[in-house]
Amino acid sequence: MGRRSEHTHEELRSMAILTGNQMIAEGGFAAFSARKLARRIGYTVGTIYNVFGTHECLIASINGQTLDELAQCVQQRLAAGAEGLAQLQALATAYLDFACTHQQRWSALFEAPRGSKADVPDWYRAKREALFDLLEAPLSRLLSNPDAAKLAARTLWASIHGICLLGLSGRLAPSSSSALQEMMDDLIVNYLRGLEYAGS
Amino acid sequence: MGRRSEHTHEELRSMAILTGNQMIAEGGFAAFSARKLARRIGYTVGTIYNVFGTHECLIASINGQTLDELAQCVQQRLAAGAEGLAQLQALATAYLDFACTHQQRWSALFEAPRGSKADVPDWYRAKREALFDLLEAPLSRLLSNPDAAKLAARTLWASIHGICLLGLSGRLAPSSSSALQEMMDDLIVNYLRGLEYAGS
DNA sequence: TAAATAAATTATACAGTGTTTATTTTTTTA
DNA sequence: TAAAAAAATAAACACTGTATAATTTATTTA
Repeated sequence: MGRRSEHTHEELRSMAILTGNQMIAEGGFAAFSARKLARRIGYTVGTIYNVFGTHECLIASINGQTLDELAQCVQQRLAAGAEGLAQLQALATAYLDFACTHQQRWSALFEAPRGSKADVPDWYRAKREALFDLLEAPLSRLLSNPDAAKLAARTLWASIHGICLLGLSGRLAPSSSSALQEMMDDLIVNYLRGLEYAGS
Repeated sequence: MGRRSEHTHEELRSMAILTGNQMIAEGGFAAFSARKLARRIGYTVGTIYNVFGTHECLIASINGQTLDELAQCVQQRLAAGAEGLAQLQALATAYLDFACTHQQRWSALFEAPRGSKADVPDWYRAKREALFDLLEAPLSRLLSNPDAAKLAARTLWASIHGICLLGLSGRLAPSSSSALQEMMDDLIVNYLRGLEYAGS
């Protein structure tokens, strides 16, 4: 076959991203390959590489979609109107909920073969930072010192992430959703209380 | 060629584990493959599979060696005699130091293609738990309530891990060793202070 | 409208991978 | 010494990402 023009470049792009995410959701990151994806959308590997350039970029595009949905979930929960500590807890809960609901896709965010070539694309980095900023904003409102807020944001972010990661990958003894939720609360409540009593 | 008997089964095993760790240390987990490993020790893939059975088990054996060394490092630092909070800080520092010094090998612990087949071997799980116990023990001495100590151990463990992971994989803005150290201290000090003031 | 050009898609090939099976060579045993 | 067992290799299978050549279609140009 040759040129078909049944789908525009952008259509192919979104078809691939959608189907790629389906594949990961169904069988995990290991079940994904460019050839299988191509077969599922009725094309050939070459077309995939025409559109995305490289395997890494294809994966980044698929994971980028997941990041967008995750950010949207968190943002919705933040808009519910909680304040202070409750707002941070809501954020962590939203993050954990998303990770549990879309476990395979969330895990895939961290299973991409790291470190081989150049770093991830800039637009992907931006998506990650946008997510991080969602946490930094309420913390800045909570802590007067800006440097302390920055440090707290990074500490909390990494810690929340660690709980999710170890929990969902089964590397933490009781990894039920409620157990993880308990750890999240434990972390946030005590860490913030520790900051509060820092002077005394 | 056929049977050579230049090396015993156990010798082959440790040769493979040693060389495998060298390969990962040199080029990261992506640079590792059973065929290359076999070539480097002067054998063929078949021999590797004779000894280890499967790729997953080979990787688990290599990573198991890393886990052992990590546990030894932490244990040495713990034996230095600090108490209470300082002991926990020493533990986190030892963990971070090891991860920084042996960055590729430490990262490889979490880059094994997860979730495809059955879970990791029991003996590997045991090594991980041994490491975790190193943290739980001093925490139990610090907190009177055993349940609270268990929860705190898991929370802290996952958080320390998260800081290391995000930091070393470059997903956290300033990921210098000292910045990570600062986050570790921030986490431990404030979390524990939060626990201390829980009643008031 | 017919021919030339450009673009999109496929087909093919390459060097890898983990894994399995058959073969060969060596050692041990009877 | 002959037979059995063990250890290692060689070869094949079905994959993978990637690159290049070939082919078909759409668009532009003459």
